[in-house]
Amino acid sequence: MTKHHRCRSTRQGCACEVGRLRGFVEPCAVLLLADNPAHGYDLLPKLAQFGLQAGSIDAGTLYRTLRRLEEDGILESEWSTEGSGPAKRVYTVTAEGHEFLRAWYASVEDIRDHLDAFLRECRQTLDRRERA
Amino acid sequence: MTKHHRCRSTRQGCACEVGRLRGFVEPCAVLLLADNPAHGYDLLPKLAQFGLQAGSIDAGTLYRTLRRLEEDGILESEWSTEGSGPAKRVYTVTAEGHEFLRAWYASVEDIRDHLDAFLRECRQTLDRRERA
DNA sequence: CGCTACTAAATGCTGCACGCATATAGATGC
DNA sequence: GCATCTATATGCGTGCAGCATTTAGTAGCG
Repeated sequence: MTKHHRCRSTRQGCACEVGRLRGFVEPCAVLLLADNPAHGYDLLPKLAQFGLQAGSIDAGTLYRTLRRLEEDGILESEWSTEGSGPAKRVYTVTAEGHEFLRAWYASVEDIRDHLDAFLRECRQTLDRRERA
Repeated sequence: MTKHHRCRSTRQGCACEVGRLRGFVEPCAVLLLADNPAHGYDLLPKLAQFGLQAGSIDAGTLYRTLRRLEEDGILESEWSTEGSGPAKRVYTVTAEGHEFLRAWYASVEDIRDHLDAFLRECRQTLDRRERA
């Protein structure tokens, strides 16, 4: 995308754009799983639609996130040997997980509104400067 | 606001909502300073309009952020003894700082669009479940 | 004057999410 | 037999941010 703001992390590349939203992978994963159960590796490319494109989201991080969500009762998993390839850990969303998703919906709305506030204000300031 | 998603930090309270957006304090501070120069303590309450209400944003964090921005050439500061109270470090935005703001504007737009994508998808999923 | 409270800035410690690299192992194909 | 892809997992390091505490100037009050 656009060459962005400064990223002081040298080796760490840059978790820019949506990657900046801490913990956003969680509700995105839960949302995708709510539509149909899947395993981590399968989820990976699907996260792109929420801005977590490959490179931005790391496989290791996703796996860890999923295990954590399970630990907290938001997801449940079962090993599946169906299909080709090695065994897959297939996740489904619990009742608590749906509550979790509902809560996040409200939060994301809230965040979006504040971002809009920033954009409005920022546009004014930049325009004012451009005319000067 | 709404009782939110799980916050596993025990002592650390919860940097929820906009506080989740890593580094968002930076462009907000720069934006406010672009309109008129100010010092940290002064900025603190003004950040609320972008969702960084007191409690969400910490004074220590803000001071450190401002120093960092100066170190990177985005802000400049001068000590001011005008007015009452102890000396204030008054910040102004550099030319580079305005570029910084412009870049962030694009990023925030991008993020907002992805959040909207999430909200659309999430609304569908939650509605579908409610009807069932 | 001594006490308290407010303004203002700074810093040490800690927790946490995340990115990078690497390990492991089954499956597939040449 | 060997490389490659699928799939999951884990150790290490980093940066941001919250909490607590320190320092110090100013101001009000009995």
